[in-house]
Amino acid sequence: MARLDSKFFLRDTVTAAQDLLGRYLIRNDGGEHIVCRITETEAYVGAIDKACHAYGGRRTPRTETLYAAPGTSYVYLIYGMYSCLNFVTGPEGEASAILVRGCVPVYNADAAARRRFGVAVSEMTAYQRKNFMNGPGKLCKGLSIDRTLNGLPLGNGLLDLAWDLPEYGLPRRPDDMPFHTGKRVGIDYAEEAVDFPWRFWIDE
DNA sequence: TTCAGGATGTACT
DNA sequence: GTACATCCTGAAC
Repeated sequence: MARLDSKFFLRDTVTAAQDLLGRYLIRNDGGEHIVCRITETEAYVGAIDKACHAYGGRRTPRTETLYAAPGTSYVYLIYGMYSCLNFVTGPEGEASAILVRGCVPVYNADAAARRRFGVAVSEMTAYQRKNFMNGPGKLCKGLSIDRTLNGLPLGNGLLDLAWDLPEYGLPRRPDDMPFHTGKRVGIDYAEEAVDFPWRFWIDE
């Protein structure tokens, strides 16, 4: 198995967000492993992006993580109830990140189903299957990700990213894999940045 | 199938 | 006090 390292995130945030599609997210929750394929991402570029928590170099206790080394996890609470998972990009001290907005389970989906709905995959309704982990809050629920995982470096063993997982029969995605591009979700307050085409997704 | 409204708590003004 | 990188429920169609 080949893991993504900090070099993957040490480059243009938009490019890295596109490249993160189709990679594998590995969650180790108390020894139970769940693997997902990333299907939707958004780029947030601190220096020029009013939708980014660290726009214009803003530093607060919450945004401090965004200034950490590339690949560091940035997890925050939104709307009082849901967590959102990001990975820091660019050189340390430059606050940009990629929000992971959606994924599909490809190994141990039952463990994710129990965390998300309290039942096994075979017990899920059609509606639940359609809305499994297709949103940032849903994804974090299914993988038991909360703010205790904020600020972890890559390779921490609790939350990791891989190019492939041959032991589970999961291949590396093609380099030229096509993807969709659109406007980001839920940032109506961000003035001109609402129109930045920095949301990317694939059809699973 | 779509839609309005509420849940819920932390960060920041 | 206000806003928030969201999600679920229930009602109407």
